[in-house]
Amino acid sequence: MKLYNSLTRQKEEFEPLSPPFVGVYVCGPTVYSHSHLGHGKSYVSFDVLIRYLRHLEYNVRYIQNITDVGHLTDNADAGEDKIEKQARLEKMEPMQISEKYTKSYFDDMDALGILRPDVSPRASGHIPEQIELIKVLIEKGHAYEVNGYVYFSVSSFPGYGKLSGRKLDELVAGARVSIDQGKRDPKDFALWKKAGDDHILKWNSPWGWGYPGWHLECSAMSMRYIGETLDIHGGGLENIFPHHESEIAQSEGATGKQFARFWLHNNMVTVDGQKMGKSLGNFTLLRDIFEKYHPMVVRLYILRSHYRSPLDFSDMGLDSAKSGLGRLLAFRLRLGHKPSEDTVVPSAVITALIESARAAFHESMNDDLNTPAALASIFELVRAGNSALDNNDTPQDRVALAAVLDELAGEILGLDLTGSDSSSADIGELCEVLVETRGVLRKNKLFKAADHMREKLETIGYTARDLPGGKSEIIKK
RNA sequence: GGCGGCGUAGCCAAGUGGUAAGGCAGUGGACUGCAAAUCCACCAUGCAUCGGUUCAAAUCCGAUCGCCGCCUCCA
Repeated sequence: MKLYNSLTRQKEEFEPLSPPFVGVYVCGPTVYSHSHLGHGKSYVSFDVLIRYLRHLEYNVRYIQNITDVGHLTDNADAGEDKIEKQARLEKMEPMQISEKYTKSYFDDMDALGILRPDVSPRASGHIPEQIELIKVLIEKGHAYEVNGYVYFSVSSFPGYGKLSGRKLDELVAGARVSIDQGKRDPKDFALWKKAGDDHILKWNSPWGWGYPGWHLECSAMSMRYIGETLDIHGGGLENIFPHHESEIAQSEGATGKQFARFWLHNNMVTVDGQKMGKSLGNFTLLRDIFEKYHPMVVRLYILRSHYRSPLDFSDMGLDSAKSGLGRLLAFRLRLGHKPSEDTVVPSAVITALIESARAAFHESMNDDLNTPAALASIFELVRAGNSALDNNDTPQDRVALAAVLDELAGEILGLDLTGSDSSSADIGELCEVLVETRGVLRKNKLFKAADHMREKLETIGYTARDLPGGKSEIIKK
């Protein structure tokens, strides 16, 4: 499999450091508000990476942190802790805020079919690891303490800038406004910050009471759970600088070893061409989208564009994805719900069709997780599969098609096509009466009455459709 | 200003040298009492514009125009 590595700016064949083990770390959310579509795009993308790596039979350890301390508003050095600020606004304890929004985050991610990380470490639960890391950096001359603050000395690490393509001397001096005195160089960033009396989230340290800088937690926790060298580090494009650049400096400064071999960055969700984000206030919460669109619609919408491309948010796009998902669901429903455990022998036509779909799918996924192209192979399978079944419908063929669809769309892309069975069987005996009544009406050519029934059903969100052989079914629209 | 990316049909979106995937919408047909679903057919002589390289360019090179991201928190 080839993956685009931001560090080398090219696609490279992925090979883990110690096969079959793969250590993946992805920057998680700062839990001070509900998740928006941008979070959805990011974590769906990395979920597909994890699912595909596991499909390729790698033994993956997937770590995704929860930032519950140290992430400041406005500026990396000055500003208020985001969690504390939200706690004040909601009149709650900071830890209540992070619990509340951590739960909300997982609720949304679960709905999107995103597999839980193997470990979701909290920054606040790893203060000792972060303090230890700072100690090492001070020992090695990469960091220095000034009056209760500890700064990373950027000039001590010549590799600073290698990920973002920035040159040290091109970083505008003073661009990062500092209100803290004693910094030797404006480019230096804080590893540990002194906490004032009004600061709630604070810990004791060799440098007094304080709290860790934002960049530090990712270095400390990724190395704690994976080791000194990660196979893959993922995150959003906007975090390349300064966050990921600083992670590299902290980690490699401490260990002298390469921190992450592959850096993967997903692109942004935009609205009318502009980045969806807090500062512009143009974000749309996932929980609000879910009121109108099923989470699987959102997942398909996200997967229809490449993870490194921006995704422009629009209702039209979601409607389009909804129709597309409907097509997949209808096909899956047609195949039946219990793929046999026994080996089935499908017809030659279906076998060939499955083979070519599988080959096209894997070729696309192997090319830097090209999900739009992979989806194309699935839609081609749906078209050809429907066509074949229209000609000659056999249980063996249906089972074989169901198995491949569940594997490619379900297991790998995470599109659950079996969950929402909207057939009449689920609606109960009342529905059976309606279905039977419709049959009687149609049999006696009482079409006006039959149409009236369908119109009435439409008003409560259902519709009647007639199947071959005179039978009908009532389904949710 | 520095660094990076993008511009493909009505909308979305793959495609990085060999003659434009796929989805949505639309049109015609089959099927249907009518629909729905499904299938078949059609739907970009052209990929921002102009020039260049090549037997061959959406793909490579140059210029121009337009848009976006990062450089301060953001997935």
